[in-house]
Amino acid sequence: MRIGELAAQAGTTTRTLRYYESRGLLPARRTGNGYRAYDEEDLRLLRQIRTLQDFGFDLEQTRPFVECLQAGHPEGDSCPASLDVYRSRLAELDECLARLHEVRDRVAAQLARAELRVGADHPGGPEPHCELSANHAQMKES
Amino acid sequence: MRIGELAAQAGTTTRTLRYYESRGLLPARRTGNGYRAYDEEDLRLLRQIRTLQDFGFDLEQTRPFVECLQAGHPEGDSCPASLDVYRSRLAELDECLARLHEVRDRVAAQLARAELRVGADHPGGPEPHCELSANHAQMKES
DNA sequence: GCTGGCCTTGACGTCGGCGTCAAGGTCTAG
DNA sequence: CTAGACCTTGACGCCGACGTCAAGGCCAGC
Repeated sequence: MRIGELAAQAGTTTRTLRYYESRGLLPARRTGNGYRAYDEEDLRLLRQIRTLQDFGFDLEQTRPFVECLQAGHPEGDSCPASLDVYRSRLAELDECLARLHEVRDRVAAQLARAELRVGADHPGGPEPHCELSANHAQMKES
Repeated sequence: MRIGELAAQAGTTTRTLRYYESRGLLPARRTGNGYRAYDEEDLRLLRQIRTLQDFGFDLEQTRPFVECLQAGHPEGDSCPASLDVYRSRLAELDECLARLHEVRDRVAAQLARAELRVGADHPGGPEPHCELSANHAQMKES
């Protein structure tokens, strides 16, 4: 399997695969003409990386999982180093959730206060103008 | 007040203030020698920006608040454009929280499954090895 | 007058995970 | 033989919010 096919199989790009190789994850064998050659096992490694990336793990955090699979273990998380990364990421997520939740509540409170003030300026009847801009919906974590 | 003092008052840096000015927020008057001159009102604007930044608003999102204050309103969120930004940010936060929460649960589930598998390999008694790496605690949202 | 601390502009560096060219090599179908 | 669909390496671009350095101007105190 060559790089384009592997990328297609995993729903990613050749640039991404070359990047992973440059980072030392997902090394590639070469055919006589210098082309990268991959097999089904590489596809497993790649899918492991992509799954973790989708969960917000950064590349370095995926390394233990990849090495675990390369060492012949049945799953990427069959090794203690991978479990440590799970726990570390879980702690990150909990901390992040707590902070975001607090921020959310404070913003909601500020909004409520401000809406009350505006309502006080127009005691007759505050029209509920609710048009949200609707295209700012990118997450910082994605 | 010169730039260094304003930065100190707001707990930020001169670089940040020059950056804000380059972006068109927080313009500065100049003294005869070309130094930037600020007053207490600029400190208010700056504090408004910093508060919103701490809440994860990006610079562009702070603009309506700053313009609202510059227009003489008592608070940065006394203007409808600011309220729209509040609502937009609130929607972002809710979506982000929902996604992060789902990811958290899935990671926790994966961890639990993996720990069970490891436990099955050592039925005698799994030692609880809980040393977390402890320096990965930066948030993506900060 | 000279040192040291402030200020100025300009420009390049940072971080992650790639996207996007550019210039060229390789192989296959027609 | 040639087009075109793949592949190679290399290198610069991107995003946001600044950090950091360079080279030089301004001003207060000794």
